[in-house]
Amino acid sequence: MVSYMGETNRSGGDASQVQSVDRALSVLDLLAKHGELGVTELAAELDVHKSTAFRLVTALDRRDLVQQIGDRGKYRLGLGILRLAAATTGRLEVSHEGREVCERLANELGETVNIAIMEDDAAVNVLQEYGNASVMTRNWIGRRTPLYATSSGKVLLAFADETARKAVLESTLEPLTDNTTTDPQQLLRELDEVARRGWACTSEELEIGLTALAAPIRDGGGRVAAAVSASGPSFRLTPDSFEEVAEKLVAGAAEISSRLGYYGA
Amino acid sequence: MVSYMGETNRSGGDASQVQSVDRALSVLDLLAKHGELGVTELAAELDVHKSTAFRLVTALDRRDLVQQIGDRGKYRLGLGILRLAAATTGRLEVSHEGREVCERLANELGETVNIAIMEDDAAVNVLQEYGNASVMTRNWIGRRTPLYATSSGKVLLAFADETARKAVLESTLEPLTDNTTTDPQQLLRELDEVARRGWACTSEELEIGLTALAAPIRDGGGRVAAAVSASGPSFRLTPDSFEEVAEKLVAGAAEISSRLGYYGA
DNA sequence: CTGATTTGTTGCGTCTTGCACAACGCGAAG
DNA sequence: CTTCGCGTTGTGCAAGACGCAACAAATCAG
Repeated sequence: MVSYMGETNRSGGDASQVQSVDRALSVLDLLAKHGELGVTELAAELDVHKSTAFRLVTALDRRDLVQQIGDRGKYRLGLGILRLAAATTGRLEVSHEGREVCERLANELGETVNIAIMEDDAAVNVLQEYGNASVMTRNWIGRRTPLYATSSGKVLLAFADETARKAVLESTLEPLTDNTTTDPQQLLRELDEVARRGWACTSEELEIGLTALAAPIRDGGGRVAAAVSASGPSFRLTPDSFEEVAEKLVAGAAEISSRLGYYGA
Repeated sequence: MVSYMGETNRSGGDASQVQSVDRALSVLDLLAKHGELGVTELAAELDVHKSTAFRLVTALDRRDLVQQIGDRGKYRLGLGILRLAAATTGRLEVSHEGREVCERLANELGETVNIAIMEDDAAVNVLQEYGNASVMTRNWIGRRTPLYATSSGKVLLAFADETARKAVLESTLEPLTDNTTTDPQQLLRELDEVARRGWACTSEELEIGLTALAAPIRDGGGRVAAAVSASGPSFRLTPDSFEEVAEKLVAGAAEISSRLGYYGA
């Protein structure tokens, strides 16, 4: 059982292997969430003494993972993070090849466009481009989302090998909203439908008010390696717009696929 | 005094504030450098016991900063890094606006193109696009490089406010190669030249065999906020090609500047 | 198939080291 | 000037991180 939506799960749950490391990583998460925080604020959030928070943040500072704003000011995430991220995306070809198409789709659709890959029992977004719509959407990158409740997840699952499909279908499908598909039989039918028509949609199954559509991206070997999705508020992504949006997503996905060396039928 | 080129400075130097955190960050650096490493290899690199390395990497794994490849396999950087990176680039507008131009420049020039910003006494690359030239270049993102020995640095310094310029000119200019400018007077002359003609170049001043050119990027307020640079092997970026390359860089920089809202003279 | 070697994993006891406390320096605000 | 709040730093104690060693699960040699 792997946890989803890995937010700051501080001070709760199972024993962390190394306390101080865990706390340091909480500092990073907190800074990612809040932007800028002072030592005192961090200490309060972590529920530790000021001096402890200070030493943690200093250790991170020396490695450039955080940076101090003034000389005695608040802290925020540092540019050292980018070095690590560059090494991470280096092995994700789709992240390079997909950016331009995603940017174009985000502009055309006016919605947030993501590319997600499957990792264990989760869909993880590895690239996000914001549409110019005024409604701010959250940052989904790097967050584990359940395969059965997201459009990308359904696409990835629909074209996954039997082992992965079975694992999810036999696991307990926890309801995240009232609309979440929790019945394995119905999920299976939905997946077949997705595989047939070539795109997936989820309406308020992950989060109330959120609707998303997704299409499969294939790599050089023809295997579905990722999914491109558009997500936005349900009042804008209405069912009668699905066909049009899906068409654009499928076309975009095809273009990315061809960049990855897929020229198949 | 801030250290440059923050590689894995493990087991050496000043007392780190929190040992285990420092070691954990070393793990991340090592994985960024080597791609995939096992517990035993990590333990050897860190010079700690196997079990210690295991616990560190497990703590990182729980937060998705690293991921294990098989069920009992090696480890590599995880996608959680991307979440942090997205939060970091969120406040770097130039990183968004500059990508497309950098990609085009990298293709046109066939060299690696970077965008760097000034942070304290260093130039830090925040975006990198690879040219299609066969000579592989290293990943420079997030690495602190000295302002006086890089083309981006000279650009940033040439247009910086007096305080920052003075701080660097009065510091000791450590020679990194035989070609590094170590005389403050000469550096000052070079900076004036850069400001006059609008671009900078460095040949083997940071690293033997490496030549780079850079041009200034201005933000909406007209302030030089970043620099775009092209870097490649000295045998390809020869002095007689400087004018041509610089012209393209300056044009690209101007385009990025206009995207940032700079329409000035 | 079997034994040997290697690698990831885990309980345990000890001593390292991370932590809470408190005091200090420095700004800002009143 | 005083007060308050902030980031920063020495210090002593015990929480907890680490090294040891044994275990488990692969991989390989024969």
